[in-house]
Amino acid sequence: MIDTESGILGRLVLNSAQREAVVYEGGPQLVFAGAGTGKTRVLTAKIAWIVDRGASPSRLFAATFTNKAAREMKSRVENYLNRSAENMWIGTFHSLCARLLRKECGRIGFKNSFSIFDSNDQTMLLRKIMQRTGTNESTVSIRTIMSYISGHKNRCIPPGEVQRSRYGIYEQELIEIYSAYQEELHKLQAMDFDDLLMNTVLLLRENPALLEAYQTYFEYILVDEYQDTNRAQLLLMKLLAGRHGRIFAVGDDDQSIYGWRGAQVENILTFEHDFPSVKIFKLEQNYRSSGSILAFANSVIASNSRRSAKRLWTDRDGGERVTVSRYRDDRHEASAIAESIKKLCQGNIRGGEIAVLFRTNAQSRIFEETFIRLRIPYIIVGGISFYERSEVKDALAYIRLLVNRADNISFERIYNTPPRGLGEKALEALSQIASEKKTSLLDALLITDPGQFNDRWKKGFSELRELFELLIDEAERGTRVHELLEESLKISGYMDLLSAQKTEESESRLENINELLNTTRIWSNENPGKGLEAFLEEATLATDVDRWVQREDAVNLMTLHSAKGLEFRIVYIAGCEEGNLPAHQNSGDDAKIEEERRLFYVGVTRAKEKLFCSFVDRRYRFGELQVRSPSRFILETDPSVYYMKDERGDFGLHQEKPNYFQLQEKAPVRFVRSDIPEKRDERKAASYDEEFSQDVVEYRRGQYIKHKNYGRGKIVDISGFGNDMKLTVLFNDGTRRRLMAKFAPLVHE
DNA sequence: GGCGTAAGACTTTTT
DNA sequence: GTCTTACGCC
Repeated sequence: MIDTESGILGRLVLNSAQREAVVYEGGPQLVFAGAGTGKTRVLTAKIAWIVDRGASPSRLFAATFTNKAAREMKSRVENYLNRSAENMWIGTFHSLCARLLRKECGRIGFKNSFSIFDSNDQTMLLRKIMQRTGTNESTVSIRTIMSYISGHKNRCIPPGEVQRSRYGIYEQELIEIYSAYQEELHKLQAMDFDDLLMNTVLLLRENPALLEAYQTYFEYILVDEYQDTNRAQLLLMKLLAGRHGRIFAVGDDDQSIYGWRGAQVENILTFEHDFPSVKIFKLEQNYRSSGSILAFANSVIASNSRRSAKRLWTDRDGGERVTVSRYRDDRHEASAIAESIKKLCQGNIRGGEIAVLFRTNAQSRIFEETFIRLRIPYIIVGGISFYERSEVKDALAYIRLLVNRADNISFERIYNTPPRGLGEKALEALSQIASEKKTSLLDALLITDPGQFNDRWKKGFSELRELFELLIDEAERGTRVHELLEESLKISGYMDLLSAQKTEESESRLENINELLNTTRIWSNENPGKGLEAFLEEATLATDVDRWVQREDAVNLMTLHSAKGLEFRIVYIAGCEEGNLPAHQNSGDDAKIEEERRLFYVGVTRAKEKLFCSFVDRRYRFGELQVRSPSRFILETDPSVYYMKDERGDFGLHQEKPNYFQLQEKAPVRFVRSDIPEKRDERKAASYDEEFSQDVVEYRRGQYIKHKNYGRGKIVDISGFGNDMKLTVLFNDGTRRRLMAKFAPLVHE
């Protein structure tokens, strides 16, 4: 006992529940770790514990959700163990699989220099295939096909194993495209994101000896965010842990928000089915949020039916009650939040401790504009990922081709970028040669004398060829990534092209290119031993959250999805309206509604000290004003755990938008929510009117009223709402009284 | 073949 | 309001 205490445990600060989970050694373990209960701490402590008990750090397989989480875990483990975690298998599922595949993919017919295709490359390839097979995009959209393919890969079903249904020419067509797509990927020596998982499983499944080697090699399997794993990931875990059963999974079913991309909450709820004799642990003590925020969070998630029983608690009581604000429109919402942030920043709060969260990326724009106007520093995390920007992809396509010459998609990206007078016809001519010689486009270019081409293209093709001859030569001599990139951009004339244009757009592109050069320069210095492939892999598998550098003074703007795993002192959740949160696409289906609710819950539980939610009456969408009603997630939440504030102000007085205000006055706001089942709709809509319409229509701060007994007065404060609404009124005789709005005999002045 | 303009789709969320 | 694609002119 004393031994262990003086050992690694003595240095790990853990509560008793956490400690139990860390020291258990009896087989499969599942830890339900609610938001803010020290999940990362337990995971890291477990690793430290395992290593302390004699395991080799490089023989653990620890899968996390984001590279950021992986990095954090690595550095914490390094701290505990006081040794480098460099060769440890800690990373995202995708990067761990890529690493394994780079070693072993020869067995499934890939070179270890294979490219990783992002969704953009995927789209381009699919479009090409559909052109070839003559599939009309109006019958089957690329989106549909992509989700069909992804859906199968997430469940580890290659084209050959798809159950062919007896009916459906339509599905027959999808299977054929899927099949052609896989063939083409193989030809291009490329894998998409989903392939990284599926191919790893197929590889291990088809090579029992290899599987056994890895089962023996990895002494422990650890998984973070288990609730977000899909079938392919589950299969991988079962394969790897199949022999010894040493799996340690951590997750929280209440935070499962990736069902739409194949994650199955069932994986965590039926864990014992996959790993019998599992021991379950629960972490329920929250160290992050105030009591008020937790009360709100618990009330929100209580509406979900499919969840494991648990309840977060904290020994920190009180804190400021959660505020739910109502605004006129999205512009009003943005500027009110901006003002509120300004005020907070005058106190002891820094912008970097604040986050504004929203459901869709499109919502970020208005905040961006407002913050610029009010001179509030901000950072947007997410949106179009840096590595998905077209100029960045263009630049990287040159490097990708150096690593994998078979990557025709990259070739097609840049053969005429910048313009060299080579168009579709020129590409056709080159393709012709490539298929005759059975080579890739780049190789066809390199073995063909430009003189063979039509005069019109001679110059362009020889320029391109010289460029690649030079770059290939450089690459073989071991020139570093940033130098190669810089050279490609200079010699190709891409830089000149951008510098010559003086538009806002070209300048921002140039900025991105320079940022890319900068990033690669730093990367080269930090990773002296690594090659081009390694850089490209990191670049494609990086998320924007990974690139996110929190700044002390900059307010963080991001989607609710991106916010998972993060925490902030102050959190604003904007756009809590039906159709937005929950998203209208998901409002018909109970299971999807529950996922949306969990998404809201994830947002709520990011807050440490203060949480502000808001909804608006009207929002611009597609440049059109749309009427909105508050989210059911707000309405169904226990009214005693938050304040409702109507911030719409002087409506009916200074009419900047007459129609709108007239409408409000004549027909007191009714919230009809057509997208909720009939019964509930009636009940909720009625209670909403009852509870808030007075608040909404009759009283506002600064308003003058007349009391039957006390005479004229001014409302200086309003608290509570509905039947509980209290008014603080300063009467003309100087007295200040708090009145229950419901009973006070008041008349408007 | 390149470039500009107009019409159309589009917004859920991401490794 | 923004991005992508299609078409027509140079």
